[in-house]
Amino acid sequence: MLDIKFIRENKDLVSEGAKKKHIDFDVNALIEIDDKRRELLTMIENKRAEQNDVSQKIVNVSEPEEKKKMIENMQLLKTELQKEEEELKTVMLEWQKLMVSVPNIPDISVPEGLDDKDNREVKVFGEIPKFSFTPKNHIELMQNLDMLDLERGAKVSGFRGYFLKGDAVRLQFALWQFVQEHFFQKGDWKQMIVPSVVRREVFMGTGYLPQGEEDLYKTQDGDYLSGTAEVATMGYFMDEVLDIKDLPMKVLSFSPAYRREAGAHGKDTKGLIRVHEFYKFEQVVLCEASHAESVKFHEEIQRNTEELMEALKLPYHVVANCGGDLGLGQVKKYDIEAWLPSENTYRETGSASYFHDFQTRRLNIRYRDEEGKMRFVHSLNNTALSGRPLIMIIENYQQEDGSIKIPDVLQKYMGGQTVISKKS
RNA sequence: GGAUGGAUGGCUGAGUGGUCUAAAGCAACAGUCUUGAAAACUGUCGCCUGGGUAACUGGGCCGUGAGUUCGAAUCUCACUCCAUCCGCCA
Repeated sequence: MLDIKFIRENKDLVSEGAKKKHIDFDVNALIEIDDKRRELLTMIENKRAEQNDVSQKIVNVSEPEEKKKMIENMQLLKTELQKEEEELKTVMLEWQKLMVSVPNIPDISVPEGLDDKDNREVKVFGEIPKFSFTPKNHIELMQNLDMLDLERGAKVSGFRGYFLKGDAVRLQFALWQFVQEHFFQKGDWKQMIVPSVVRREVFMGTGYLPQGEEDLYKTQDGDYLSGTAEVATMGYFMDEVLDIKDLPMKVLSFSPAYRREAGAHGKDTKGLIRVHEFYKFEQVVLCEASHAESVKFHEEIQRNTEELMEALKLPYHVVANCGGDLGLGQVKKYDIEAWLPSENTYRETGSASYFHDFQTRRLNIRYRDEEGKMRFVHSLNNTALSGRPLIMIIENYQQEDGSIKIPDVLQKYMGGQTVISKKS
């Protein structure tokens, strides 16, 4: 959500921002409604002032006739007041509906464009592997090594269901330990394992609702399953006032992630690229309300993820997402995409974005600045490691005989094992 | 599922229809004292919002929403959340 005062003062900026994101939003309609809201509010406040004033005087009037007359006048005033309040309520409903759909303004450095085809490559790391044989995809590799069971996954869990088995489990846990240790070594990251069942309020606050309802699983109690630990981590700080000494607040959160993939029925139907349920480490940062701080930490959390990929020696590139590929609240976003040999292309493994105070205004997360003024903190998040890098490791590290080398940095978490090969 | 209690500013917490314009304490900020710091003392100090260059000033906010009343933190109703106990499950 943006500040209505800011919207009024910068309506062209807001309008152009929406256009850049290819979101249809009529700023003038909002301002028109806001004019009406202000006009009503002034009328109501004047009547309330009179009511407060007279009510206080009534106490001291001893003359019964005079007192009676004053009360009668106040009854009349009250009727008018109630009528205007009713009117205001109607206006407010429309006002709120528009307010939650105002898109945040994309940064000037965000490329123009409609969808992910227009994203701009900003960094490339590593050599794309050249195989002296035809590389297999992760499904074949994993099934041959008894690391994956999709048939039983479908039997038990349904479409996109899967079981990870054997060395896949060991490799996956090695990855989690590696990530956890990497962030622990930085010293200034707090770690949490956070809930995935989260109340509606928090989804509203983080901007996943009201838009995006069909992408979420819902419980019969009206709660939702979150697709990222970002939601619960932000919710942790909801309605709280942070001490400026605790900023920046850096949190590495782990949780299961659930995604309905409602709009992606035909996409990536095989294997582990697109699944309904996976685990993920997420970085969340809350910082002081300055654009420069947001940019600084955006680069930092992006770099953190790159460090992980580099340590794992996975070829990747980074794209700056274009306007049309940004969410409602995002100011700027980088996607990190790792090389997937079987598709001969880069596939997304993580996404780093910052929001200014778009989320924290809704969630009411504040701090007191140097001057003692209450301000909304800025929020950012980035994937640290999702479920996908496991797939990239398996495909990039495959050898001609179908065995898979284990990345150097993971070997110590697997008892010194260097390769995954067929058990005799 | 049943029973009981609760929700007040950054925090703790008083407040049962009209000086509540929300006590008090803590924290914070400024000052005095001090070589410096602490302590002590003095003063300032809730949040949101309208108007005004400013001094200042209007309105709202005591979990949320309705209601009673000339007037509600306070009375009534509904809801949400939290805590404790019992039951159920593990």
